[in-house]
Amino acid sequence: MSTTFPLCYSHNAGSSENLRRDISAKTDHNHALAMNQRVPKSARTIRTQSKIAKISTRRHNLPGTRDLLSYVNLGSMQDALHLFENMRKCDPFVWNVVIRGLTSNGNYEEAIDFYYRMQFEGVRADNFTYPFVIKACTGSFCFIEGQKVHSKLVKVGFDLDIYICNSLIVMYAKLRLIELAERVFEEMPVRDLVSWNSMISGYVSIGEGWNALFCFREMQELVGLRPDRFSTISALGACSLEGTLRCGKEIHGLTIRSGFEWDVMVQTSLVDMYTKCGRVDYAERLFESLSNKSIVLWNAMIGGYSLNGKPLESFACLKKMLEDDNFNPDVITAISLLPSFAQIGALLPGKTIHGFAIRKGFLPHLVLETALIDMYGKCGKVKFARKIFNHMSERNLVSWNAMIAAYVQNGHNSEALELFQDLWREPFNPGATTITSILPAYAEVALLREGKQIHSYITKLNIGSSTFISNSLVYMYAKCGDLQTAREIFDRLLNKDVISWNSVIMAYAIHGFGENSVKLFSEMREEGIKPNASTFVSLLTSCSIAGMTEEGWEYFNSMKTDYGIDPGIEHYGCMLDIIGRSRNLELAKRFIDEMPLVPTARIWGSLLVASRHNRNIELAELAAKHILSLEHDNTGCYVLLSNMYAEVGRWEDVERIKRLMNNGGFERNTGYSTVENNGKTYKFNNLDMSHINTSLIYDVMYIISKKIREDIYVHNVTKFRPLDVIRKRLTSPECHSVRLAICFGLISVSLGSPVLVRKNIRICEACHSAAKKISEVTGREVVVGDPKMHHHFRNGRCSCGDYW
DNA sequence: AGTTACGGCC
Repeated sequence: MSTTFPLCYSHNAGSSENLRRDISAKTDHNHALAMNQRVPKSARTIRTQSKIAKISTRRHNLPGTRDLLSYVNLGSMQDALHLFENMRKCDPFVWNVVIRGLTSNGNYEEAIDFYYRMQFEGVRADNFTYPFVIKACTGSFCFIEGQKVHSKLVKVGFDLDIYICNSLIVMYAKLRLIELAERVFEEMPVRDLVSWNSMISGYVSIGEGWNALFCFREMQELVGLRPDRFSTISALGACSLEGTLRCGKEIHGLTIRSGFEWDVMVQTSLVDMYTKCGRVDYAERLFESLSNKSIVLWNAMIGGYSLNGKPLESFACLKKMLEDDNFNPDVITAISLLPSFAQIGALLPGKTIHGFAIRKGFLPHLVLETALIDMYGKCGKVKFARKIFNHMSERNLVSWNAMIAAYVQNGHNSEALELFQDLWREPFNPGATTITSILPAYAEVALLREGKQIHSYITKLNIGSSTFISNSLVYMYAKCGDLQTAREIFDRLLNKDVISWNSVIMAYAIHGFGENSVKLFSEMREEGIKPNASTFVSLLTSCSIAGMTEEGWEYFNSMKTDYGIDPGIEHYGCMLDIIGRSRNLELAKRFIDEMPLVPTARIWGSLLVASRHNRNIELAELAAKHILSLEHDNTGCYVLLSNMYAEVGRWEDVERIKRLMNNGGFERNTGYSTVENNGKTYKFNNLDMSHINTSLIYDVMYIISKKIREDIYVHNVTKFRPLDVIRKRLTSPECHSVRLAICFGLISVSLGSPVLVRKNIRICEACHSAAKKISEVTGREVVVGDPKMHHHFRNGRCSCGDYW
């Protein structure tokens, strides 16, 4: 085998085992090309020379030195410092010993203080002092001090010392100033293995795996250095980062050839690498073959199962760890295990881990708390998640992301947006993960202006070309009422996947433009994209909103026969909406009875809406009973039923429901509508009088109401009216928020542009019919987005075909 | 007397 190895500069790989054979690598020039060339040019020209020893031969005979050393080496810094204060301190050696002690005990600030004190007392820092001080700057993330120390050591001519330069490389890499690390590396006259290793691990620590691997190869091929365990561990970390199994296997081969496949840390890194590259099977085989397992190795394997969506194996691995090796689970075990419980929504085991962590004193712990937030979020316990978030003494971007995702996953969109707003006041900037989590919340509740803002931030982050993000944007623009922009983003998208198509089909669906959805579906098939289950959710939603009953049935039937997709519960839900539209309640009821899946609250919800449209209170009561047995806090259900009772004047039942809601502690969602003008958002409640132009708005509303011939109850409240009339007046639709918002929109939004209103709850029938008339008499397009869809009112008609 | 190090959260 005489191939050149891209990563391992070594020859004969001889081994009989399968795994080892797998590993014997083939050349892959693409990988070399993929790694962009970040490594300093001079690295390729200067060859490492033998290390120039710079060992101080000074003798250290000051009294107490021996004791000082042993105190420091034993870690008793108290004693060391006490002794130090009583010593003569003319020799840098004693200072170095103390600074080293402080640094290795994590007292970085104090170490830096001693460095300054030393200079103040006239003792010159020597070549041994600087690595300790630089390490202290690294540990305390102190860039300013680091720079000062760096310029000082250049002045006194220590910038050629290999130990000092190596420390500087690590410092700059840890401070994420990789360019400075590269410059130190580049300007070194002599580099040793540690210099290279520091550069490699530096690239890994900032997430630049390919640069690390490139560096790893350069070290071997151009300089002829053999990687040691440090280089190997870092290089494996780089493979994990990039998920490159091929490179990982090559390095595995190298470890076997170099003989440090028996190194415990290397073994752990290998297991980790295989799980991160998606090969739990390789990791497992390696893991099983190791006889001396450390807690770190067990944790790596448990975490590997979690990562690869194998929660049960992860849990089994924990049990084996407890039985076989009697290891005590540590904080990392807990952290590795939690994603498993999160995945399967296993609240109880998750809580057990939480309790265990509390008993063990693991908390507070940034990463553990974040993992708990994630677990509680995925188990539907947003309140628990928030409680942990609130109590955290320290938070990073990941914790924020986890909390935001917890809100979004559970439909708490407004809370998610509020938290996202708070995030801007924190010292870290939202990243791609944050955006990915928050975009669905923007789609559900944000205004177009806010959506545009987040879009421009996405452009600034340079993640707009990501198919995943673009798909979310398509849906978000559609949900915010801007179908045109949604379409433009879709059209510009270079790599359209099935989700892109699903999104754009859904975009037209929620605006009631069914023909466009159907057209896109056939275009999609022409492009050779295979529809999936979600495609049919989009399509059937489109058919239901646009009232395309026949097409709906056709698609529903073709799912199984033509595409081999079994209809899921969402598909049955869409069909029920379609049936509901056709006013055939009998069929709707039968459809539920005969469907092969257990009806969910959403299914009964469809029946409830259908009953409401057909004014069938008995069926509505049945649907409501089922909904409330599944979701006792479904306020929408109470309200709908109560409205139905009110419409027929059954006030006792209205009261009964009101009492039920009060007893349950559920509050009716107060309806509001928002409209934008000139970059400002205007929010209206029912009967809103708070707006600066209130009288003008109400004037417009009066005129409009007259024009569309509605009776007016507003502003003439008198004391002695029959009860139901008073009730009716208090809820009179003329001053429903949406009406006020439309009126404000009519006078503020420039002519020619549609009036865009967003509403948090379903638009009521009276307002719907009024909006149609308004569009007719004013000749303007009014678009009202409610949680389900966007009603396009044009020339007296609505895109929903009067069923919503 | 000094420099590099495995497993963790979205």
